[in-house]
Amino acid sequence: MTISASKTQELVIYNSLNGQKELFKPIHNTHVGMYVCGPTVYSDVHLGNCRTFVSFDLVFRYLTYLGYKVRYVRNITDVGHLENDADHGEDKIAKKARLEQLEPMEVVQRHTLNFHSTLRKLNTLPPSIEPTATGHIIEQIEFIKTIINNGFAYEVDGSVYFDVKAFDKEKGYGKLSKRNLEDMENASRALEGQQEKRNPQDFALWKKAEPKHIMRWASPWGQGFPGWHLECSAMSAKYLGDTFDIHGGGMDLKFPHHECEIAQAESCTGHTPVNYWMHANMLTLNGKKMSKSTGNTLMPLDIFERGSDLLEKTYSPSVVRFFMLQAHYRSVMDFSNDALAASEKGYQKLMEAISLLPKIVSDTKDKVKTTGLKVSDWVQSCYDAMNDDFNSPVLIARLFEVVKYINQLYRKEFSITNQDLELLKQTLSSFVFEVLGLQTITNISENESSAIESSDEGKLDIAIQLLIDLRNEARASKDFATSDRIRNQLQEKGIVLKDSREGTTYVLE
RNA sequence: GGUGUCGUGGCCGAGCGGCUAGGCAGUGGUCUGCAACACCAUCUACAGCGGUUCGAAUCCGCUCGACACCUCCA
Repeated sequence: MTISASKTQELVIYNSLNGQKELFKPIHNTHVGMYVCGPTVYSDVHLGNCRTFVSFDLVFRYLTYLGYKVRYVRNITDVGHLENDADHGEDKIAKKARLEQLEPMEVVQRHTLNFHSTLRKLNTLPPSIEPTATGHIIEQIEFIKTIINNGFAYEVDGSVYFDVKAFDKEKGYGKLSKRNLEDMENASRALEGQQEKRNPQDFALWKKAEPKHIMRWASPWGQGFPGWHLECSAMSAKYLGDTFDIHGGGMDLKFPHHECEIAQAESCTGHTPVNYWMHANMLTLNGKKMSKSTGNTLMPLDIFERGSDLLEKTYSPSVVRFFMLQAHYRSVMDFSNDALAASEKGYQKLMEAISLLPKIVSDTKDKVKTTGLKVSDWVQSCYDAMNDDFNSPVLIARLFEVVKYINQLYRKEFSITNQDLELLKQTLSSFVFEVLGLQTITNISENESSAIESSDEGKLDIAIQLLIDLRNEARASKDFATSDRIRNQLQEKGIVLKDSREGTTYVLE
């Protein structure tokens, strides 16, 4: 197998570890291992969470498109995520279960289903493996044993903590977040219940379960449950190896979560676990990060179906996806009704042009007039955009250049050779549908529950066509009162007529 | 307080030393019986003040402002 098509330029990825763009060279020529931190399923995902997963879906899609065989691992955190790092911090799942009087696994199941359903609406591809923390307790225990044996962890009263100071002395702690331990020691806040730890920076690998705690497993240190940072280390190593290519996650996980992952893995294997660290930036609302804990959130269903005070109307998931891809994944992106409305218009414009493509006829080479767009250069420019650290906004700008060109071809201002036309069609379709993961408007309406049952659609179509014919007869005899009455009444019912040179068509709204 | 990122036209958002993306809105036009849709054309920028340079939105310094992380977060 060969990796195709990055054409004259090679893929460059911004590596958070050193803050630089680096040429992407996977460990194995044709295979890529990618791990992305998934959600903690104690609540439904909000739109900010979704942005991260859409960002890495783009990465997954483009790598796959280039011909890499990608093993994409994205976990489900269903245990171990503490409310805070204090010794008596409560597990998020367990807390939610207690508050709602549910079995913890009911909480997990409910929000996992919601997560999957939301991401499917946003047309993200499922990961290759989606492991759960509770399914990998044994691996995590083994991981802890190794860390203890290597001298980087200690047990206190049934809990095991990572010895950050010991690790820092040998390996250096803070490589990713560019912090040094001394600064952190000086700045660290006094949290309650830290007595067990040797140092405030130490973090839990294993927590002793209090008698009332429901989620518990047997371990060499007694009944307990694993710490949050550990699952990602254990599961990424299991499925991708001690060192793998790409580790992704939200920017807010950089510290402490990813820093701790590095420390755990290095203290276990002695070498760096990840070659390329990628961090997706936050989605903001009213200029502030969307966050469950502050209540500054918007839920996907509010946008797709329910509506919200923040929005003038609802928007389809495909528009939301397009909106997200119009910003670079490393930039903060602000959410607003105006921005989303603008994206919807642009998205429709793009799809309209794509729908014109089958109607364009090519010409033989000697008849072709000079064109404003050289197709092969345009194709290259699409690759260039994506090769530059997955720059989807630039790719989208390129797509709009070709939208203009398609319209010109449609009006026969220019002509195109068959070869170029095929190249254009194939490239456009690949980048729009395979790489960006957008869906046509038809696809969407098929997915959405429509007010009109599909079996009735044929009948409806005939009825509307009849009205269109009547209206056009009225127009021909200059009976505009009748023609306008038909148009207006149909519009009230959500059927919008469009007059064009080729005749009248309609759109359901 | 510490660390880091960033301030681009009415809005959203690329660019990160010269060729000044793109979308939306606005304006002007084409089409139309009129509209709508669509299409074409087009006007508004680089927070402020210095500096480096032949040349800076892009590099450096300062000022102001915003955000993120340092506690759970995608």
